Amino acid sequence: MLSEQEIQRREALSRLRELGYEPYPAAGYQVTHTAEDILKGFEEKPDDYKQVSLAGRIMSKRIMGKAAFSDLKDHTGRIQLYFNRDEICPDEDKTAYNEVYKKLTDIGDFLGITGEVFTTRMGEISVLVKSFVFLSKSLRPLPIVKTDAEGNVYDAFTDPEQRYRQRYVDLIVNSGVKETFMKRAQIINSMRNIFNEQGYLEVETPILQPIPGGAAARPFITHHNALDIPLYLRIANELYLKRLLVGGFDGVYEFAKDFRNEGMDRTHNPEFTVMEIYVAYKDYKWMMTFTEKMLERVVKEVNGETTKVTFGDNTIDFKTPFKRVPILEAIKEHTGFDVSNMDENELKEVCKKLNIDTDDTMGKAKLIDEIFGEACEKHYIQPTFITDYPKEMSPLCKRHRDNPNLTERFELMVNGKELANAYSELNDPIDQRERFEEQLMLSEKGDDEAMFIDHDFLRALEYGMPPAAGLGIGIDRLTMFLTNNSSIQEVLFFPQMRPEKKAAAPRKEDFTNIGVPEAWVEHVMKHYPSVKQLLEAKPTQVHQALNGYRKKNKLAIDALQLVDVENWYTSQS
RNA sequence: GACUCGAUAGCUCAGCUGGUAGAGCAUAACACUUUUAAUGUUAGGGUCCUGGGUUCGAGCCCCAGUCGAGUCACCA
Repeated sequence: MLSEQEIQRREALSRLRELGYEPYPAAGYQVTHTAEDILKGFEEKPDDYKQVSLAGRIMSKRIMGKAAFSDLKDHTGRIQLYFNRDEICPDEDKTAYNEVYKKLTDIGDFLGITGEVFTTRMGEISVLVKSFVFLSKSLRPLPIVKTDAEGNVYDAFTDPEQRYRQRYVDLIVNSGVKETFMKRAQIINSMRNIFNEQGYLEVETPILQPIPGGAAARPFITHHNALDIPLYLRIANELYLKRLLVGGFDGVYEFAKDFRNEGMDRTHNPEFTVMEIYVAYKDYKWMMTFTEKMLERVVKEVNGETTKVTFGDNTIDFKTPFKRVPILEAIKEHTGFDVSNMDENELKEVCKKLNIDTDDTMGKAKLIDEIFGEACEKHYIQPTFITDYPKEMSPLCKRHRDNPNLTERFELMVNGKELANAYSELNDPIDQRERFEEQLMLSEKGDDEAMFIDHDFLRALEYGMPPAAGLGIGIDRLTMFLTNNSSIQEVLFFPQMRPEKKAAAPRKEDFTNIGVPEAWVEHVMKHYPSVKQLLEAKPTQVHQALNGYRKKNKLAIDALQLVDVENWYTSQS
């Protein structure tokens, strides 16, 4: 069912065609200026704006007899349009103003206008419209969000469900949404520039993988018909990028969509973007310096020459150098326990004392990770590198040069959350094979996130991979920090949502389409709410039921013939 | 997965102990030649998320479900 306003807009549409205005013209429209051009340049050089042409969406109408104002929104912003009857219609025929603009133009329509820039008595730079054409008629009313002089917003379109499901509407009516996504693009551009300046190569690796490797996570599974094999959507691209180091590249990086079949909440979306970079002949210490310098520069470029970022109640300063804290020291500091030489049972004892739930599938690594996650993580608000994780937690990472039980790994914590993860990459093929086998044991123990063994990756390592440092940064999370958004859905254009339920409301047309007479439709619908249900009953039954109903209620409409009813059925097939 | 809250006009929201649904904006009509949340007068617009139940009577109470939000759990 169309709403009243939708019907009105469709009527306006056909009236426009009657009057010779094409609401969806095929030809392009020559745009000479944008709202931003005019607002920025007019005061300085008013003579350059005698003749302007711009295009955009009508966002408001304020009509006062022979004069009217509208706001036009283009991709750069909003500008006021002044429509004057006698400017648009110099001749006797006032249709273009009285009917086309005043009655047939709706909020949301795309117009192309030409005119002259001037300043109104109220002091607002505006365009005096000389002529206008329709570029696209809008058939659905937009939510109307108004802002007054003090910046107070009225009737904001705020329902998160609608905003995410209909992001296009969100982008039209809510200022600030666009800026978030422009910043997101800037973040990525800025990082890409930094990598390219170093001569690192941007590459693409498979999203469909026969073995989902490089991380501990549950994958999505799909099926390739021609090969008749299962394929997995990648959970990380690490193992492919390292193969490229084997192949002889010195530095490779990829902005990659990864997919993890896990829970969704305001910091997790099933698909998300990660930047991974691998640089040969470097170690994790080098990578720490590289990472902090990179982030400092990205923050400055995105937020304008400051290293400080406001996030919720916190101010986070990305000024280098960041603090560096080994994980075991972090645990000691925040819990008082020295877990460095503990075995599994001792660790479980510690967990118990700290009120951390454990289960049998947890190995040493997972237990330490739990302790850190529960007791320590939240304390690291300012960017801090947590370093030297236990070996079992990091199956792709080199052993620590000073302590064989640790690895050369760091995570960057910001605002109590992991933002980046990096290693001195393990390139000893025999060690790597053993680590995979340990993962396999975990898997057999019931840890459904333990890694699979990738034999081709091992084969690649056996040819020799240069020592290298690798880094992964969650782009969505970084964007959240730099745009002060606490939910990942705000930094993804189209966050994953449960499918919308189709409105099951029956439509009159469904019934008239199969031949039910207009006068009968409402009564038929009372008996059979949907065409499907109607057709599931026998024609004779339907015929009798309906005519019985007619008689009982003394309806002043013609009785149905059995033939008519039978025709409804045949019209379907 | 658990708990809490929510779903009413195109949008934002109200709705008295249960008695045939209201406002603002938007829409339509009229007035108005520089407004800016334009204004004034008038009008139209609703499967009150779905399905059951209680009741003479349900937007409201009860049960079940759907979708969403928040908190927690899970999630390097």
